[in-house]
Amino acid sequence: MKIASWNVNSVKARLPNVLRWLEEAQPDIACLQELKCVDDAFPRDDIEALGYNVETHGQKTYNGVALLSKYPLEDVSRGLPGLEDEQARYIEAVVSTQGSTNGSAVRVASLYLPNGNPVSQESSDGFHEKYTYKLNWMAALEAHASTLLSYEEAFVLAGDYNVIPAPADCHAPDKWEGDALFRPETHAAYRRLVHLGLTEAVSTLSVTDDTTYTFWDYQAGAWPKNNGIRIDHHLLSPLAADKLETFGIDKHTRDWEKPSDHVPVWIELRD
DNA sequence: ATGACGAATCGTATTCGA
Repeated sequence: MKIASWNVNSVKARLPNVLRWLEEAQPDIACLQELKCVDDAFPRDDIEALGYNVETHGQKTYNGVALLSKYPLEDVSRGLPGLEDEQARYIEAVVSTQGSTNGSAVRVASLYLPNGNPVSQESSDGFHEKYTYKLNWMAALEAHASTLLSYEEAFVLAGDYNVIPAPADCHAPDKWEGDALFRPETHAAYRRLVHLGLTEAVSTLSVTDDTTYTFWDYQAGAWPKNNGIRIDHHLLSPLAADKLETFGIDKHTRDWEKPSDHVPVWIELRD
């Protein structure tokens, strides 16, 4: 079971790349983020033609997340429970792989955690509302993950977390000091989430360093200089983590024509 | 020469991303 996550930065602008990648990578499940289009504008037919079931939670101009699956998507829910959210950043479903001997199920979420910048606002002691929104979103994700853990199921929370977990996960840590992706409150919230008992796939299977980045800014030659960051993650419940086999980062897509600034990351779970 | 950023939008400038 191959589960991939990719922030495509506009599914319409990226459609040729998305189709090309789906055909070559053949993920069983693909979690997409930053669709930047409403549900009706999602290129559903092109993707269904490749054998995928499609569920979207779209939004005009910003955000938008989707789940693509070669298996049926059941119990689909949109938005994070317990959070009043105007922004389309979360979709979850249960994927059942019936057939063969023991049909199993895995719950999968595609999430697009808020960026959170700017952190501070002028003429005030408190945080800017964008950073408060990020912290609130992370708290709601933690609460929901806690609920899901109580079900004792296999689940995978995949997406663009907009969190650089550690200094090794960025090219120049000093430059990220104070940034919403890297500041102590962000790290603390991310650790609270992981410490519920989740397993972050890539850092569990490998050392993370300058070969495991998942995002390179379009600006200032970030890609040729490998000035990247690792912000796209798979967090696994214990039952999913027991089946974790491998991961991959499809960096070659960053060299394609009209690339996204993120590349697909994927994990493989044993059947 | 240290590298014209890219996408969407009522748009020929602005906002946003990370």
